[in-house]
Amino acid sequence: MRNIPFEKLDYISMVLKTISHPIRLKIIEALENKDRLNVQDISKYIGDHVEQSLLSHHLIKMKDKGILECQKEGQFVYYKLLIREVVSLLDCMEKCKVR
Amino acid sequence: MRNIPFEKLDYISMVLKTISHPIRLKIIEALENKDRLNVQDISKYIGDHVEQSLLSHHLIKMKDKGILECQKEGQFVYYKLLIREVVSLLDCMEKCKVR
DNA sequence: CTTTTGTATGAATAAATGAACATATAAACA
DNA sequence: TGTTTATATGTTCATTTATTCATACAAAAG
Repeated sequence: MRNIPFEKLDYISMVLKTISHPIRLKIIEALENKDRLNVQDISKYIGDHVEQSLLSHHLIKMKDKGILECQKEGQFVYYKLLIREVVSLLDCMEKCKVR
Repeated sequence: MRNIPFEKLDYISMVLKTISHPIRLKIIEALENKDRLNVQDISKYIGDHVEQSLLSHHLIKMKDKGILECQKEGQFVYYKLLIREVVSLLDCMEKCKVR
């Protein structure tokens, strides 16, 4: 029986909670095999049904929680996946049947 | 590039959201290598700092979302982990550093 | 029957979240 | 300089969430 300490459970649940949203999962999908992407590329990947400011809010939230990192270059802002473990999460979850 | 359909992203984020809580992760930990446990066993595993009704609320929520299943036997209620994939999630996440 | 035990339910509340909208800022360009 | 482009910020609102407390209920025990 593993016995994950509370501090770590808190951290894990924070990460899971932060990515538990369809748009955020899509952001992770967009970034998983790129080094980094700017907001427009992410926006194109996700589709135009997601408002600019909404996407921005999601990106910033994920950045604040340490899932993403961002680098400003001129007028563009590039985002990058910092916690690569979340990609394995997608691998795990992709296997399970939708009920 | 994988392209997980929206319906599946919704499902995955629902599952992640449902388990994104330290107490719920602990419940999963308790159940991962048992066929099933009753509420008292789960309660003992988690510790007595978690109120009876709070634990009950968490268990029922996880049941409603299809993560757990329950079987009533006499005065006891046994819970069982239905979506075993969440155990692999713990495996993935246990590896990442707490920041 | 009455009490105790195990678990669920419901209400109240506080806090967090997500969406939408308007506006701000800074860099690039005309 | 004035305008456009890329992105962030702040506000409001509705919804969801977690916690606590009190109470309900059914099964077992006395």
